[in-house]
Amino acid sequence: MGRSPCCEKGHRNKGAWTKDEDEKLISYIQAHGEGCWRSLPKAAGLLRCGKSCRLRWINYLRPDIKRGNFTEEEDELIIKLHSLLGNKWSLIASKLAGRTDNEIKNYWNTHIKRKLLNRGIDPQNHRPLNLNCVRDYTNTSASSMTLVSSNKQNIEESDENSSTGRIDLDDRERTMRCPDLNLDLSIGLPSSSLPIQEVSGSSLCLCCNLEVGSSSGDKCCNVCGQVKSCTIKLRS
DNA sequence: AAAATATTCAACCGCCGGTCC
DNA sequence: TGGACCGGCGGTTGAATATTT
Repeated sequence: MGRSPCCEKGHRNKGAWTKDEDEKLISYIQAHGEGCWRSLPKAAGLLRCGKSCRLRWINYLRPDIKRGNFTEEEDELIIKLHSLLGNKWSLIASKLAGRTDNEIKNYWNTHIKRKLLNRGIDPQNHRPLNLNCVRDYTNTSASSMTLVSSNKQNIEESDENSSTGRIDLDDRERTMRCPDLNLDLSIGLPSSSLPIQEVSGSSLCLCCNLEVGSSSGDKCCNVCGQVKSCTIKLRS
């Protein structure tokens, strides 16, 4: 009947970590490595739950974390990856060395969303906010597109209504927007509907392009090998 | 200078999938 | 086979800080 809590009952510290707690966690992991998060707090002398320790380490204390502002290149990469993957922050983070999923998620919500809105692009589905803009959009680079006042209602509505992070263009609209771009990004379907991207004149599947691998370990695009059923392991 | 408002981001929460027994 | 456990994920919260009035 129900699951047990993630850590034993009793007094637990919550909220911001103190310097002393940080030092305890760092020194323990340096000595013993990342291991069983559940038993780590007790072993390290911390009054925290294992999950909290894991989060603190992964998002803040890990030595390979990159500090500082995101670069323009990182911005654009995040936007591209989000357009392909949706809110799969951990998958996106795995493509940006030194960045954590939490950091990217926060950065998306505070900076990139606004940036895309200013470009007249819905940050959830990467569609133009106003279909009246479609013609202009196809003739203009996205980065140079500015938000017109009539879009304001669309911004608010799309922000509220589109919470899935999925790409849900219908074919007709997609063709109108991007006539030369194949955005068939279905994931986990048989080879007939594999996610294929055109890269430098040759096709490269999404899995291979992102180096996330296929379920079978086989290559699955016509750049890297035979065509086989290819699934990216993503939560639905 | 103070109060109100907006923004940022570390941390928490609850759920899910994989593994073990 | 099913339940318990655990790690990991994405969404959300709220305290701290910055900006505006």
